[in-house]
Amino acid sequence: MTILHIDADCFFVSCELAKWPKLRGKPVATGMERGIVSALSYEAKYKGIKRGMSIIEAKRVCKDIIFIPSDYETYSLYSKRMYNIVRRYSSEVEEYSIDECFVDLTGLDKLYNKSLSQIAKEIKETLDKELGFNFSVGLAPTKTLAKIASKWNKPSGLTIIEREEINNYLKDLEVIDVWGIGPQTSLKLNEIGIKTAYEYVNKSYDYIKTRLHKLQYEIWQELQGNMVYKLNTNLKDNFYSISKTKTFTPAINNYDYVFSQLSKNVENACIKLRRYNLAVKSVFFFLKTQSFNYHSFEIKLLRASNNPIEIIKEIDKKFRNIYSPYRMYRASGVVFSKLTKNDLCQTDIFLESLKNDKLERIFSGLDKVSKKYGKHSIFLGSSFKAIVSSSNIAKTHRDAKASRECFKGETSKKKINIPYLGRVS
DNA sequence: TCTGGGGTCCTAGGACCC
DNA sequence: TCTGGGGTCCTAGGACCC
Repeated sequence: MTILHIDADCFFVSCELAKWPKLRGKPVATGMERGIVSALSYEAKYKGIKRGMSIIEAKRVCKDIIFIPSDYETYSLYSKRMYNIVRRYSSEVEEYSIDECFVDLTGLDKLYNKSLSQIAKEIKETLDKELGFNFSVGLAPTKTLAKIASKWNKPSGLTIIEREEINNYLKDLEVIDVWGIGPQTSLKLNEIGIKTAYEYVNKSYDYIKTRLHKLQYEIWQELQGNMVYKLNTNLKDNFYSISKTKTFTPAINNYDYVFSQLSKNVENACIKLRRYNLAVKSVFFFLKTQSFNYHSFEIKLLRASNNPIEIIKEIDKKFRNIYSPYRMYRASGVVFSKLTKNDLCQTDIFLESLKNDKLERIFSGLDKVSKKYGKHSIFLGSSFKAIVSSSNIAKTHRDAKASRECFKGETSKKKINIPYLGRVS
């Protein structure tokens, strides 16, 4: 048992409660901007609120529920604090998500002259104390078992699965509760008579090998305490894909509006590309209808790009292929894939590359403005309708103010939103 | 799970090659 | 034009995660 899994309890809401202590002890949910419950406090959970519920539904179940909009800037700052604390103990940390990580504790018992369970306890207590909310942690021989351990006794649990005790934890655990087994695989396993993780882990090697796929074989090994999944301690600096989606409520069929939403998605995705110094070759865009059907188109760019003007121009040519004025749309989105490092992009003809150079300088300037004055201080004319309609400017201004108060001196970004409208294209 | 947003990885099948 | 056998690369779609 050397892998520690750390998981914040209802992370988004915990951050909000740490920010607004007066809300402690009350039923609170985040996700107001989307109209659905995204994260919820235990008080809300006990009153019957569930993730994914609409605001209306949630209010019916619990009329004093407090809804707050998500504030990702604050959450990521708390996340950074969390990782700083964990790294005081070990450098072998995998940043699995904004609020979850794996830590390899191998050898730390000798270094600190304490048992591993003692160290796990100490890390948990430091996190709880310094961040002002609770974490659940699990210590086990593999990542998959450590996930089971941290989930075992939520909230604020500390569970240690010793090698000899593995079976006790798997005995009554349904396969769907195992990390990596979802609804489809669970169904398939149930059909062949495997309901619990215990039944799964006790199947023979031959049985698993002949009937199941690679992933399921790996999980089978992990559940037995044989490590297959190593920690990935590299910091994320690359992507296979970048996507931006936006749902609009209510559904709408206005051509300009829908197109400008898409344009805004492209702008956002390009900002992210430039931040990681990437460029895209394959642009997939889609519209989702009111009845949850997708209409999409894929564009292969001749040259990798991270310039929204170029990309939107291409989308504009094909937009009519998927748009119909007789359909109501609830969402638009883009998915960028086939990403390459920007400096490796081939520059073709001389004039063309000169023009690109100029555009590149413009966008790097825009990125600096956004960094200083907030996202979408300046945006493309084609995104106009989407930006003004989202009333984003007022909202981000308010959020920025709140998080500045909360993180005095800690934020590197000075975020003053100037609702300046510039037409770049 | 009556439906939000952002990702990764695996598999099967087709195209193409010798 | 059909037939073997074997390899690689690419793509679409499925499944899963937070």
